[in-house]
Amino acid sequence: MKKPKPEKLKPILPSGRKDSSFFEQVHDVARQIPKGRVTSYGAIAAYLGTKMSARMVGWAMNSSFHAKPAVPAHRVVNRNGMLSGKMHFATPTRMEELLKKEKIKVAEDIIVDFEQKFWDPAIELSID
DNA sequence: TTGTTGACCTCTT
DNA sequence: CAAGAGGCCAACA
Repeated sequence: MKKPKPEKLKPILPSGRKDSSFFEQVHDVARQIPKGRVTSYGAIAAYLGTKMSARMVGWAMNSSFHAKPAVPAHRVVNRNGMLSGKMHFATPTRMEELLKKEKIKVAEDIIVDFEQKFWDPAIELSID
């Protein structure tokens, strides 16, 4: 039997922005990440309904630096909790420093207790 | 304008 | 269990 396909999650964004591009939503979700919390590209992608487009989430982050208000890209890491995009920050240690300021422990460029600090938009934002 | 790359994730062999 | 390929959308050359 084929594996059950996950239903497409509908983006529960506030103001119904018609021209909400993929990355626009990513920016919004990323900005909604509470302090001291972290999320993964896949979580955001899944929240938007397309978990396969996780790559775009990271790409959107690239634009996040230019986006305003600034998007806390440092709170977004890969599925392994590793600071994959730290190298893209102003400095490769900037992301880690920012996370440490958020009381988030980071070791070996990996977030400690990632699951504990994990913030799932598909759930948190679904609570309304 | 077309082709390739990119801060990833999931499935298949 | 491990490794490889596929797939999404957008920007850059």
